[in-house]
Amino acid sequence: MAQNRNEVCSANYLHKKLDIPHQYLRQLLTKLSKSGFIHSSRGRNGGFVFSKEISQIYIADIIDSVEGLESFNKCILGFTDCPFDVKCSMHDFWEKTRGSIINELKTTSLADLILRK
Amino acid sequence: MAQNRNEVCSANYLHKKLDIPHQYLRQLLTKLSKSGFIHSSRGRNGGFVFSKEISQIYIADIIDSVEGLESFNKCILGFTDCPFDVKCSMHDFWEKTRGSIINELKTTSLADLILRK
DNA sequence: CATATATGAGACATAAAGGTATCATTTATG
DNA sequence: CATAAATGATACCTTTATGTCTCATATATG
Repeated sequence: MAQNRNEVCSANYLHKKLDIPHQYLRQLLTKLSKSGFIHSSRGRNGGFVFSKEISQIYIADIIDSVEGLESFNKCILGFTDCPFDVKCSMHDFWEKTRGSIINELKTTSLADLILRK
Repeated sequence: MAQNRNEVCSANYLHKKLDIPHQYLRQLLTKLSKSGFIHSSRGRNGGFVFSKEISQIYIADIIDSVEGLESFNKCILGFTDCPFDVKCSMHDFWEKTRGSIINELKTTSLADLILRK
């Protein structure tokens, strides 16, 4: 969608193009529409368009609205609370790495994604 | 277990101590036993002990034997193959980050984990 | 040897994630 | 106005991960 930014895309069109199950894709699109990233229009010739500039839509926002970023609040071993008395030797490493990942997600927009390097 | 390295631990003992479901824990222990990280002894007073030095057991090995490290071979957005014509702007970032995570997992042993910083 | 306390093995149950089906409503177009 | 092509909403199905149950076997100890 980002690649031809101004065209209204129907779920059916995207389904054929992306090889993602039709109904499932529709569910996702509806979700994104409710989250406000895209705008939907019903009826014949209807479909979805971005509702704001794609350079203003960051990956982190999308993830956040669809499934939340909470999974990142766990330690690298998957515990919500570190099971050790004092923080384990991977603690600092993970804190730093996780921060840099989140930062990357927060600063990369859809526009950045489709930009050639 | 690593914290009192030489004692035989029964599933029941660990279950009470760790608050992990008894039967589920047993399954996991059996799995680890089959993978060769721990040795099991049956019968009264039986249980599990490490079968080699905990400084020789790396987190990566454990993950690998239990569920595999393959999930890391995906791009950061979850695709097995990058869906863009050319690699996206997060590609390099993720390649690097992922490498450093795997490296951390490969070089951190159980002994390191329980070491106070 | 009987009993209590272990693991081995594998079937079964439950919950969450991923995916499908259906009906209602909307709207462009002939 | 009828029809085709679209989304909205929601219930349902399927698969996978997580967790449970049960029976068999092993072994230390009185």
